Amino acid sequence: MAARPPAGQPATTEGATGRTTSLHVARRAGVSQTTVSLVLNGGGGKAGLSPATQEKVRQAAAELGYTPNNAARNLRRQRTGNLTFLCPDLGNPYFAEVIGAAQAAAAEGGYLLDIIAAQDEAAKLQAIARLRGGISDGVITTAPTTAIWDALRDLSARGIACVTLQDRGDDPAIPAVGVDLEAGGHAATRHLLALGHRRIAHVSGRQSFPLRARERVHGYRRALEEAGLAPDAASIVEVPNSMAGGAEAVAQLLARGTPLPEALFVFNDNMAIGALHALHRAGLRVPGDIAVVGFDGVSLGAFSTPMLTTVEHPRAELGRLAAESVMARLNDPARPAPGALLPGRLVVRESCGARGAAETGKGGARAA
Amino acid sequence: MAARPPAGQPATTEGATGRTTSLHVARRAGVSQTTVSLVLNGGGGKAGLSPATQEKVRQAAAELGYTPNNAARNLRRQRTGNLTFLCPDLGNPYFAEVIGAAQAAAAEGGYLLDIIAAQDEAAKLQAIARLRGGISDGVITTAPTTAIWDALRDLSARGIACVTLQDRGDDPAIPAVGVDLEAGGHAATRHLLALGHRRIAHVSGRQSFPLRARERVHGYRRALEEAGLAPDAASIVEVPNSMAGGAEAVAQLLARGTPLPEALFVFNDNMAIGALHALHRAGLRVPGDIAVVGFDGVSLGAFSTPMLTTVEHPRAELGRLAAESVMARLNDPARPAPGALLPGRLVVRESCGARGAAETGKGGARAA
DNA sequence: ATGAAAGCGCTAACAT
DNA sequence: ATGTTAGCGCTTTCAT
Repeated sequence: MAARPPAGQPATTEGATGRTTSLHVARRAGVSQTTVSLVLNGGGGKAGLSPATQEKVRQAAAELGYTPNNAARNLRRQRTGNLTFLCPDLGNPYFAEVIGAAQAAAAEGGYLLDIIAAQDEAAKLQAIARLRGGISDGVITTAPTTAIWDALRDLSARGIACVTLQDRGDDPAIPAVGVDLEAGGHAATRHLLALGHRRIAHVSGRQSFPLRARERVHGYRRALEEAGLAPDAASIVEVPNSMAGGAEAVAQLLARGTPLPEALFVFNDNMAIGALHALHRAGLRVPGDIAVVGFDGVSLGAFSTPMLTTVEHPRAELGRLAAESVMARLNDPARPAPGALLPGRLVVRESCGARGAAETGKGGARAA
Repeated sequence: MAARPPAGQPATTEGATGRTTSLHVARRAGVSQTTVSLVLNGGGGKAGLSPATQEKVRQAAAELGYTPNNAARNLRRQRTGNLTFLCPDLGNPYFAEVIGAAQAAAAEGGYLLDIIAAQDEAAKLQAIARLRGGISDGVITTAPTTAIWDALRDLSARGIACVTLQDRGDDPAIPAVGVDLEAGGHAATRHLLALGHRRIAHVSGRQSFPLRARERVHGYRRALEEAGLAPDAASIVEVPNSMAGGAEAVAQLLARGTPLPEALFVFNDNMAIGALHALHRAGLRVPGDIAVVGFDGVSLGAFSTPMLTTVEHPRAELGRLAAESVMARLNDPARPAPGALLPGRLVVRESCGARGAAETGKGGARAA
């Protein structure tokens, strides 16, 4: 798109600000600004500009190293051609894969994707405030608190397309794309139950979802109840959402003085890796002494020792659908944008103690 | 900064485009647009606006849910207040830490940081083309190829401040911030030599640095030579830069039919984790059968089995210095912006076979 | 087949 | 202490 100057050497500019503008190109090509705009935006053919004129313009633009000014273009067009991904945790490779797919889908739809890192609520609100200024046409984000939902609704009302990742709200204008966490938590727990474990603890991410019900936990509880276990069999440890947090959870369980659970269902794979590590340090064997199942299927789990059994999320699908949903809304603001609730997939590896390390479908391995 | 509408409910707007502009605020407050601009940008005090007027303006802005339009503001100001981080690999947590620090430093300097993911050269060039349009005031990026350097020089000549991460070029206007990879590679290799290993292979990232000399390798070679080993003792395996690549390297070494090296110096920790995993799969014990040293110090290495000995990069420092360098240039375009070459730090854990798992200083553990 | 002119929303120099 | 005016660089009717 942007023409390159002859040889890395920037061409001399003329304007008041020192920047080369479309007017300079026009003068050099001996045409009007209109023509330049038409040609450079591909409308030259439609408008019936002669090939000669088009060539002159392109030539001049290339010679001057002209690049259109984004601010001016956006101001005039009242849109940016950008989508923004508000990332809650850059350190978790989970999002890298979601973002990659979102970016690819955006590119296909003619949009460019940029990312803003915003871990805590304040950062997210600040980022949303930036978005209100029109820096982007749409946003993909998580929305864990009511304040963020309020801000998103406002954003949406201003014509900026919003879609949430995982978090579901009540505004039909803001669809959600996510995986069925309840079913996932249920599948993970049921798998452990099927392997004969009874005392199964859940390691949860602290403060991860202040607003929404913790669906993994519901699935976990439901599985326990279905197995005829008393509700108080549920044992939940809350720790920070990180590898260190996972290790901390194990430390807490160890410090309790009560016998260790037979199995752990962990909030996500990152934390599960931390738990695996702490268990190893403590001289416990996984899955021999204690079984572990993670959640989300980040590639890291395939490289741990032992390899991690997990409920894999369709991360690329998530990213693609999110981007497509945003673009659908942008293309037709009237029609309600589509959301999606995708199934997770139980991936049986080593850490759960099932013999066959084959990967089974979502139904859960009937291993034991 | 951005005022919130009364109760999540967007206030009725008036303008032709449906957006609330500063003119609406002005009318509502019974003042001029100038006054609104002054007040909302904090210049109200300096310009000597009466507190009453200021209050009126703020009131009106809040009531209308006014947010300044970014495109218009940027166009007028000829700057954006943004910095951009061009991230070559979102999946590697290495960059998450660098970005976090860069973002914090940017915020301190009054800038906001956004991120563009650009893995391959084409994506990077496209991103730089976007930057030429003035979407950001400065950029932090890697610059592994000549085409990218050309594009960066052009960008820099247009007044957009550039700083590279790790890659050093010859343009004084584009400083580099990085760690001393040669010294790091030397320290890692010397550590392995000091532990008594002689046949030490290097697992390198394929195509990682088409342009620049691979400094890790130089350090590696230098250490071998200093130990009196013949230059051809150097054995280098090139694989993709990923965990899977690290595993692949081990597979290649195994397939050679020759005896396995006594030790591996791996390009980065991510790849080293993959190598660790493959070695474990192959029934080899680390460090018993083979020692492994990684590079970069990503937190993951502290949670692997065995824990990874590595050369830790000061990632937060890197990010902070990069952002500060860009801002320094922006604040004073005349003065040459500062670069930095920071030392890595050998962190001795388990995978190398040194007994004491204590972390030693950069000089390298005199362990064996 | 091409050009002239207006205006997107904002800020800042210059009045008053 | 506040208002008037011009213009950032672009796109897009509308006119020729």
